[in-house]
Amino acid sequence: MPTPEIELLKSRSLPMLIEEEIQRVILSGQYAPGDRINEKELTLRFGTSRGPIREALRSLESSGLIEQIPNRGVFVRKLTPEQAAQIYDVRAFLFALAGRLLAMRASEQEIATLRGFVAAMDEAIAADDTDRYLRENFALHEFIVAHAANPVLAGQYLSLIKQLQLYRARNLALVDSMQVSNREHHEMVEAIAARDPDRAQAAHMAHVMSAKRRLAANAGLS
Amino acid sequence: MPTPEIELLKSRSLPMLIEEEIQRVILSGQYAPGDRINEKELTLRFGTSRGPIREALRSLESSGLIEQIPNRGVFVRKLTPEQAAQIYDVRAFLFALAGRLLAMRASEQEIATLRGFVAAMDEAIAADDTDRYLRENFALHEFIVAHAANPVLAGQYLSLIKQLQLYRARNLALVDSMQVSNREHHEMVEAIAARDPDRAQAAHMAHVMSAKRRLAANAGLS
DNA sequence: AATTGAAGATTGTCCTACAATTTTCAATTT
DNA sequence: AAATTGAAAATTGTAGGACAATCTTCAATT
Repeated sequence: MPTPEIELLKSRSLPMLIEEEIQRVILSGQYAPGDRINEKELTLRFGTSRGPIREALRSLESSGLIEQIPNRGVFVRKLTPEQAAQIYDVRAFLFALAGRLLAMRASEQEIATLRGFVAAMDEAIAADDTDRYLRENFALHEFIVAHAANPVLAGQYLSLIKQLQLYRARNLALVDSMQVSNREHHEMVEAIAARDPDRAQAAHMAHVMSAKRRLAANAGLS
Repeated sequence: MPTPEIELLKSRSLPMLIEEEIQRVILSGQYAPGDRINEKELTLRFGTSRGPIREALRSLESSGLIEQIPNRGVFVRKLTPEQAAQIYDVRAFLFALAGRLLAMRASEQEIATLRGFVAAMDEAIAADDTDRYLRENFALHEFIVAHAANPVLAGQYLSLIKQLQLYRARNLALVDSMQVSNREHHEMVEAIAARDPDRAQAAHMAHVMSAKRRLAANAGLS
């Protein structure tokens, strides 16, 4: 049976909607890394023909969430710890650029918002509310990248984040020490508030590299 | 008897081949930025049906070379000077990471190759051979990124380079002062040879930012 | 238990078809 | 002449059937 939602939202093209939905399913963990994705199953799920499905899969392949093997089909991409580490390195540099750019152009309003995120995370830590912490944490990072005013940067950063979710979804949640992490956030935000691009760049890079180390340590233990 | 063509089709699907060919045509300037790409024309050119063509176009869209507008078709992407500048910023940071990584792991062999490129460019400058300079210049950059041992980085960097070609193809070739540029190359390579990651990182970033300034200056004059 | 081989499933591609939308271009009006 | 309109033509977006090539499955055989 065709999903009614698909019918309603005609503003975006069908392959785009399908792409988003498949992506959502993958990132939510319903399809696990290594799983094969069956075209016919998708046609049944979405009530479309194979054309739009295949187009959506092509697009997802470029975004690094799936892998296509000729004559065998597409599979949810599987990341090795090494690949995850490589992504972290790139992410660190992109995030550093975001911090630098934002430090050069942040408005008072934006700085206030940034401080709000950090304060919210402090509250979450006090309340031992991990869920809230993760939400605010994500929002802060998102905000920084989005307000750096460089869509190319934002696009590449987002792509890395999605790929990392592929890794983290399975390898257990980061018991990413919230205190340490938010101390780093504090430094990032204050560097931006001080309009100090070099300091902001360094703080943002250090934050991601620190997260990388924590993840590597976790992976080592498991 | 497995002919080479058969082997080729085994590893690369038809949409992939079509994608590469369309990309080649775009980057060569046969399709200019803003041009509409007609599906039927492509089916005639490649002798295939619309399916593989559409898949290839989807993939090219993710790589940023074309733009899809619902019900209107795909167009070769057009970059504004601002977008080009944004790409340069991201590229600078990615290239800086490449320089850092290579400084940490370059073999004697690799260092010798790097020095070879720089020497070749010095020769090209002496002979006023711009074509050769550009070839060697491209090869040096390619080599550095490829040998940084981070495929994620290489992929994103390559994607940016392609997008920049979109811009430069029209906005005339960089009369990128070869002397200045190669002096920077020299510093990059010697920083790598000295196994000094910080120095290499800085040199690589400075080189791209310097190229960005030269391009902006050119754009301002035209 | 390992191997083999036939049946079934899946991918990759082509083809035709058609509704929706956009583009073209000539006729008409201002 | 310039702008507007509107019908014809072209193009996109999608469906669905078809079929060869290839892969997967699984039961029969060694």
